[in-house]
Amino acid sequence: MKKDASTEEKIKAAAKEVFLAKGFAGCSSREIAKAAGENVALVNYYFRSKGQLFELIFKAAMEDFLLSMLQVFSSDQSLEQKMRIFIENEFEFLSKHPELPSFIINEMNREEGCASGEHTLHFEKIAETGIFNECAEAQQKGIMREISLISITLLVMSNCQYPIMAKNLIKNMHHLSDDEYSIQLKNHQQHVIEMLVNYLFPKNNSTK
Amino acid sequence: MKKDASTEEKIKAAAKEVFLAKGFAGCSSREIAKAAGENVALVNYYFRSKGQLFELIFKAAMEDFLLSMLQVFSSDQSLEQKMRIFIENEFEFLSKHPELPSFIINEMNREEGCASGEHTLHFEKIAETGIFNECAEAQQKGIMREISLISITLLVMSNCQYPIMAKNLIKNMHHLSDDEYSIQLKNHQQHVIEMLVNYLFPKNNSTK
DNA sequence: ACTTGTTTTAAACACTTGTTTAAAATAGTT
DNA sequence: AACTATTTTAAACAAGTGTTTAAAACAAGT
Repeated sequence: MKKDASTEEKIKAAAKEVFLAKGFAGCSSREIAKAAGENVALVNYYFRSKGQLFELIFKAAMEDFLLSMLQVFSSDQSLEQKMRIFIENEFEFLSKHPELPSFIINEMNREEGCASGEHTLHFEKIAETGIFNECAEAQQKGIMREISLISITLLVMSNCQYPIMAKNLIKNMHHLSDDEYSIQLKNHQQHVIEMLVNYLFPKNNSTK
Repeated sequence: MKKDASTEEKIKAAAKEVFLAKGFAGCSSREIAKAAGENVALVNYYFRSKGQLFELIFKAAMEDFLLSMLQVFSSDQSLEQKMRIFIENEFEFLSKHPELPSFIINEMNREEGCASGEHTLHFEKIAETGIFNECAEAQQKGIMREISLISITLLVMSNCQYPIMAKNLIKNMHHLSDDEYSIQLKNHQQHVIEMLVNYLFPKNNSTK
């Protein structure tokens, strides 16, 4: 038998949890090992170093992060409908993985960190779905507002991710409990959908 | 003479820079001391501990963060005009202090961290400007859409802060240079203003 | 049973961490 | 001048860091 795999996987799972919660600098190898219920040396036995283990986790997280969008784009609904469903999916997905956006954005901003640029590969997959061409077409037909792809990306990501990331800040500012914030979030989702759809697909022809 | 103040201030300035860039866990006392050009022991001599120094920096950052909004609200323009100017100010302010939103959101999410709740004091100051009452009035008059204060906060903060925080992520995704992103950001700002104003102050009376 | 290769362990490595200490340098006062 | 209080320094502290080592435990094949 080559490998047990069970303990390797246990460490990987523990690392994912700890890294996502505390970031690379915010935790130690021993903390990860303890969370996995294994010896410290095993971390390096299976992954050579804390850094390489982190790289692994980060890549997987980035994949989750980007691929959560993929199915929607490949469906054959109207662009507007895709947008609505996409936002709904993002809110649902991010509610289940609240640390994900902060984690990725933070570690992308680390000096020594992951600004390398191998992550673009996953992003190309989104381009492959043809969603961007679809937008260009819709813009030519006047269905969609004239707006750069970057701005579309920013609008969608801002309004989906920020409310998850800033939960504790907003809770604190508005004196809300966890439950109250969840309710407000569900409510906010509808505003985001309506606002973005209204803006990107103006019904009256004052698109200019 | 009681204190030199010069070195105390030097350390505080260095700590602000380093903490904002790397976070509490991402740097050491010695790194801060080196950045200030002073001895390590002086950090604790003046601020007792790394933690207390951080608390000091965090509070100051939170103040900057929240008080950047204050002047606009106190002016006597229309609510819609205030919103436009507010967004412009936020983009300008955050462009000069890009690490600020990430810093605050991150440290608010730290387990051991600053979720305590003394920061709300600054937020009350915003309420004191009467901006929230003004919104309530505008909503009764039908000028402003029916929407919770939390959602307004979220909409504005999402669209102003996220594009700054996610700079490296978006740059990477769309293969942009620093300069290209700055241009896109300036462009995006106009979309944010138009979208938010359109949504919050609908011109046709289909406000519901 | 012995031999092989893999997995797990406890201990050690050198180095960094936050913090303290005790002596030196620098003022300020009389 | 000498005395005092403040500031700065280099050195040390114990605890924690990532990583390595060498021996033990385990499994499988012959």
